[in-house]
Amino acid sequence: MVKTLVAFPEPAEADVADIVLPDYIGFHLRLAQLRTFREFFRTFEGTGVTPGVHTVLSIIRDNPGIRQRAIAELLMVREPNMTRLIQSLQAGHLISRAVDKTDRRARHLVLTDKGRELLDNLAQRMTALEKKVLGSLDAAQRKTLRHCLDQIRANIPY
Amino acid sequence: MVKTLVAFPEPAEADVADIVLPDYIGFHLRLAQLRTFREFFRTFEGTGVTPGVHTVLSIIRDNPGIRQRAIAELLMVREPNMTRLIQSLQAGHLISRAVDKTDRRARHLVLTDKGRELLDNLAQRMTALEKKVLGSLDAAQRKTLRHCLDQIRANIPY
DNA sequence: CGACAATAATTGCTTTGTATAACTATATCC
DNA sequence: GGATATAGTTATACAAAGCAATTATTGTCG
Repeated sequence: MVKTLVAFPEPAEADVADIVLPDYIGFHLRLAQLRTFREFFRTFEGTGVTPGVHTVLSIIRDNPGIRQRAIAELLMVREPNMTRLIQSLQAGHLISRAVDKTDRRARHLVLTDKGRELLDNLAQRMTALEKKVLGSLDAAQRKTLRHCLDQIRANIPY
Repeated sequence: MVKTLVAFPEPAEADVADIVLPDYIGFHLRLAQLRTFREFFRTFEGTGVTPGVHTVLSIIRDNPGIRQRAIAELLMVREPNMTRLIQSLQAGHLISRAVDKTDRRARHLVLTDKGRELLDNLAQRMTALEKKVLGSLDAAQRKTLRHCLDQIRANIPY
């Protein structure tokens, strides 16, 4: 989830196309997700930005002052791992941390100008990625897709 | 992807509900997928069966004689890792391997009776999982969801 | 008030998944 | 028939994620 540049397996040689696939939603969800991750790495190649980094920066941008624990829970990662990710973002001067005024145990996270700039500069790639992933789907389908994904999340307890 | 029993983070304490979420499809895809995995582990607790194991067994059941490489490509895992998963399934007498008659480099994979039995015995759990995940969605929505996921896979090159 | 439990975050360490490289065996292609 | 490609394996390295223990602060309640 964090900071690695991942190489890709070789292009497919065997014919995967005519394998009979299981009819389980989790299976198809996972395949779609793996593909999307792969396309993310292609799209963001050279930037050093991973899905995790982009996600956390986006969340901090849209939720200034959010705490690490809240992000960790949302993304379902353990706190120690979130701590390290957050620290690396801070080391890169992409975010700043301040002790929360109302609770001095907590850290108040906000984007730095550099962090905001980075996201701005990556916006085009992100748009391209969205287009690549959803390109063949119309507005109604996209809306239903989002609704289904939100529902799945709601259906399953944390 | 292989054979571990994973513990879960503590229940949510902070209020994750009112975080502003990014509007990227990959993000929501991932969250839904993570939840589904979690529910899988809950549903299959005590069986020692992981998503990867269940998936590979299902694929072999529905594609008798399939090769390891084909499965590896479909699931986007590297061959060495697939080798080990396959070996562990064979060690558990869930599948059998024979040298392919037409290509003696390849291994011809089929389910054993024990493997088939295992899948049969897990079928109820799988049904329960599907119901839990998709419970709130009607038939039309499920159909659209599957279509969208298939399309995403088709839109993104291997 | 003061002791005790709970929470936010951190550090250190371990486990596990996945990748890479190197190798064997077989097949294919001029 | 020799170069090249493919199916699979083994050994190994590394990064992601987990767990345990610790610090600091806050909340609870006798």
